[in-house]
Amino acid sequence: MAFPAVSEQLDLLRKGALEIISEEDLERKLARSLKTGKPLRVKAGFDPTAPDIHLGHTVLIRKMKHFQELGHTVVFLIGDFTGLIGDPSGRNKTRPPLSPQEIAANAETYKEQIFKLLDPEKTVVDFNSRWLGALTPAEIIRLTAAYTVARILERDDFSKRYKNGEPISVHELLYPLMQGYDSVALRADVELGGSDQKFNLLVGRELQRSYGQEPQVILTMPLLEGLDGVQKMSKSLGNYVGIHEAPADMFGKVMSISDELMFRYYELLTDVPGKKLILMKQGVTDGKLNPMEAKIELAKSIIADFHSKAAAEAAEAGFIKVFRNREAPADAQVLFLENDEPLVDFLVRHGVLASRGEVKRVHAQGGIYLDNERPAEITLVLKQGRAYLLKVGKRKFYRIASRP
RNA sequence: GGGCAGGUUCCAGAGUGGUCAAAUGGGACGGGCUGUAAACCCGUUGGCGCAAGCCUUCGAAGGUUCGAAUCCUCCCCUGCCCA
Repeated sequence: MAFPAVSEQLDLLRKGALEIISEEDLERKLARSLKTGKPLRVKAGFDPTAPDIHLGHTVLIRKMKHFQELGHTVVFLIGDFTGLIGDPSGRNKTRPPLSPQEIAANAETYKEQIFKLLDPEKTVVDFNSRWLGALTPAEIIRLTAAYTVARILERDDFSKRYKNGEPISVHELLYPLMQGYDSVALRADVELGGSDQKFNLLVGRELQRSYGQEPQVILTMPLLEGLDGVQKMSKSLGNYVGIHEAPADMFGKVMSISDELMFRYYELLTDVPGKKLILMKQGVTDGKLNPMEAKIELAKSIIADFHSKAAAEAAEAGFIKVFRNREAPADAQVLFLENDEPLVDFLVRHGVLASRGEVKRVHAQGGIYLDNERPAEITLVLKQGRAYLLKVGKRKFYRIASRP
C-alpha cells in the first residue's frame, strides 16, 4: 500500500479539524506508517442506542473517510457496553441494557448508513462489549486504579454538575475509563471524536501509557450547529437533518438555515476546498453570488451524498415549485375522506393538528388553506367524492381524496 | 442515621389558601416581511364547548378546608451539610 507523502496527508487530515493532540505525534506516526507500509489504526466510537445518523455525525464520519482515502484502517466502534452507562455529557440515566438482537439490528442500521460515505471494504466494525464485557472485576479494579477521582471530576460536565449540585452516579465516572480502555484493547493510533469528547479521548491516551502502549493521537472535530445555528445538532433538540430523510425534506431544511451557517455547513459537510469557500464568501459580500444559489448547491451536494444526484435535482425542482412559485407539490400526502366530514374533525382525525383547539387557533391566525383559500369556517363540510388541496401553515401540503 | 433545601405546565423558572390553566423567558406553532432565508415584528401556546362554562394538570397517595399548586401526614426522588 502506497501512502501519499506525510505533508500531503497532514493537509487533508487537518481540514476542518478543531484540535490535534499532538500534531507532532501524528506526523511521527504517519511517517512511520509510510516507512513500514503499515496503516494507522483509527478509532471512532458511536453510541449503540441512536443509530439514526444525522448530518452532525457525518462531520466525524467524513474525517474517517479522509483517513480511509489515505489508506489507513478505520475502526467504527459501536459502544454497546459503554452504552449501558450513557455518556454523562447528556443527562442520560442508566439505560436499559440492549438485547443482543437489538444491538445487532442497530449495527446493521449503522452500516447501511455509514457506508454511504465510508468504504465497506476498508472499515472494521467492532463492539466494545467484546472486551469490556469480558473484563473480570479484578481487571476493572485495576483499570479504575489508573485514574483518580479528582482528575475525572476535571471533566467539564462533571465539574459543572458537581458545582450545581446535580446528581452524578458512580457508574458515570466509569464512562471515560471504559472508553479509554477501548483504545488500549484496539491498540489505537488515532482516536477521532467531537470536541465534546476531548476529555474521554485524553483519558484513552493516559490509559494506553499506563498499559505500556504508545499513546494515541487525538483529533477532535467541531460540533456541527443545528438548523437553529446556535445549539449543536441533535435529535433531541429537533434541529437536525437525518441522513435518510426524504430529499425534499433535506432540501427544505438546508434552505432554511442562515447564510452564515451555510458556510459552516459547506466547510464541514462538503469536500469543497477551503480556498473556494473564501471566494464564495467574497462573492456573496460583493453581491456577485446570490446566497440562495449557493444554498441550493449545498443542499444538492448533501442530498447527492445520501441519495443520488438525480434525487438532488428532483428535490431542487420540487422546492422551486412549492416555495418559489408557491404551487402545491406533485407528491403531497394524500388523506382519505370516508364520509362527508367537517374540516375540523377531518384535521384532528388525521392528526394534521393535535386537537380541535389547535385547529381553531391556527384557523383564526389564517394558517389553514383549502384550495388556496382561507375557509371562513372550520366547520365547513368536506364532501365525499370531491378532491381538495389542503395547506396548513407554510409548508404542509395534503391532498384530500375519497377512498376509491 | 441526623439536619437543611428542593420536586410546578415541552424546558427553565415565578407562584405559598380563593382574583391560578398558573407570571416571565426559551422553544414550538401561525401570520407579516423575505431569497421558503436568517434576523426582526405581531399573535397563539392543557382539553371540550359558538359561548356562559365545564373537565384534567403543579412528584405519589391520603387528609384539613366552603375552597389547596399553596396547609398537614406519609411515601418516592434529588442536592447540600453532619455522622
